[in-house]
Amino acid sequence: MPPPPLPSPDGTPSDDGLAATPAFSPLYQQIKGLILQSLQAGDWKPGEAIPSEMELAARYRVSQGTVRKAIDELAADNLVVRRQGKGTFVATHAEHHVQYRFLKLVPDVGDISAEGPAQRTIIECRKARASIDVARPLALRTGDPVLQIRRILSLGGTPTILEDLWLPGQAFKGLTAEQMAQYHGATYAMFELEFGVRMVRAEEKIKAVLPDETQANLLQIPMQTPLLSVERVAFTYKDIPMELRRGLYRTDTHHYRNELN
Amino acid sequence: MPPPPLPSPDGTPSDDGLAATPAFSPLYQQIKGLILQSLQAGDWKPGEAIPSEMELAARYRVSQGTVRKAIDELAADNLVVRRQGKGTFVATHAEHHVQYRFLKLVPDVGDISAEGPAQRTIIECRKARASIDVARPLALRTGDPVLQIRRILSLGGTPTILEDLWLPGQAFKGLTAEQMAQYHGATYAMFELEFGVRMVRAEEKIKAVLPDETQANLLQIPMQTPLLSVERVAFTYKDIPMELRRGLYRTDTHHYRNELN
DNA sequence: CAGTGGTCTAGACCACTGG
DNA sequence: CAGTGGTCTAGACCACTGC
Repeated sequence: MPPPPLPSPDGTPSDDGLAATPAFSPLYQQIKGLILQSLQAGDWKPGEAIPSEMELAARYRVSQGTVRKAIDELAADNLVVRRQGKGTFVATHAEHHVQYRFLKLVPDVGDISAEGPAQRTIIECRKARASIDVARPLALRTGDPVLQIRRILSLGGTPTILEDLWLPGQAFKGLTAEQMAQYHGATYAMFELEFGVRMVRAEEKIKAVLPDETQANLLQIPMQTPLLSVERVAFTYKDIPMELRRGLYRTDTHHYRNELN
Repeated sequence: MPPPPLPSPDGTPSDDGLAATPAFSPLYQQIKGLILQSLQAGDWKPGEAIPSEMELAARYRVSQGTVRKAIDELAADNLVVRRQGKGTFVATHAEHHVQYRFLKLVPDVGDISAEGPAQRTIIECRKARASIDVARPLALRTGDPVLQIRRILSLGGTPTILEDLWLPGQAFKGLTAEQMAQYHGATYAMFELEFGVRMVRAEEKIKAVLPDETQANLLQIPMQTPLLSVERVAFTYKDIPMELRRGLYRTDTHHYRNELN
């Protein structure tokens, strides 16, 4: 049975005048795209189950195997989580075991659970206008409204991370310091539950720097202490940047851990 | 047709007295294991093609689909590279486009190709005995023979990375500074070609530090310059550590780039 | 053209979950 | 027990490579 009349099975060349790229797209990729659209549109909310493979196969008029391969890729991208016997669920940050998914700072000795939960102190939370340095990575215009949050994370009792966050004002209208505090640290979970913004991917740029006086005071360290500067841009679906974050990490008792493959 | 009499299709519980973990292992995982063994044993050398899916399917008495899934995972682990129409090849570092696979330092502006090839200067290459700090991560005993190499990488003309390497003496017997220089920088390629050691995976621990006097002199920077300390352990097949590397990175014009998923 | 990996299907059965 | 994802098979056809 040939590929049924889906959106556009294509695969046949020369459908129009200019065929710069043949742009052959396998069926399962198209299915993946359709499922992705539903995820973006919020048809299924984070934590919920998506329809079963059988149902999706019927809905899209393809075989279960094809849906399976599409979902396999979504699972590999951490957009979806498979649970045998139960179903496939929209990935979420609002689960204890996926907390800290993006935090790569770990203690030199022992493991992350040994030092107890991180303690957050919010220093500042205010509306501001995007400077060029903030606007660029967030794909905004200079002067657009942004929310700026400054906070300190203490690990095992000592202030270890000084963090500045910039969020596009439009998407996060109404966010308050109280809200941040309420979720005590599960920031991305809050973004999902309160604003429907799910972070999917992030990029970090790391440098070694010395703190200025303010920063040194907040972290209670001498100004000669070298720190890790970690600049993160986090993206929602469709590669839209939704958060800029600059962290200063103390690395005397912790280190940034990375795996290369 | 039920799973034929492979090594051990198992899946049946209570084969012995204590069934702590049922340890059900799907067929394709077993096949993956067998292929992995051949890779480790060197049956197929880096860069060479492995047998076709059809042939492997015949050899192992399973369907092509099962072999396919096994190879899919090996490809996802970067142990093998698929090339449509040509075959499946053992991954190698000895290819231009996979150079720098583990080097995450990139220029703040422009891209890595803009600054031309990195220039290596070998400062030292000598036999030594493993201190406890070196022996531990390399899974050696204190006092075991190791090779120590110190070198400087210059990017765009300025010395940017000061690197110390420690290699287990046994596996790298006979390595000379000339050999290192010959491959001008394609270090992991040299390991493959000269010693049959293929690096598969690595872990890095990153801290911010200040250089001591020697280090500052070698990098031609003031001692107050904060640097990235990048400690890497690289592993061959079977998770055997084969290299310890400590790099000091200047991050005034470059940064360590990382992607979170 | 033959040989390779890549896609798609259809159907059987297995493992796990929950009522 | 029914429903879910997970494995395995067998066969057809497509896309790409190189002779």
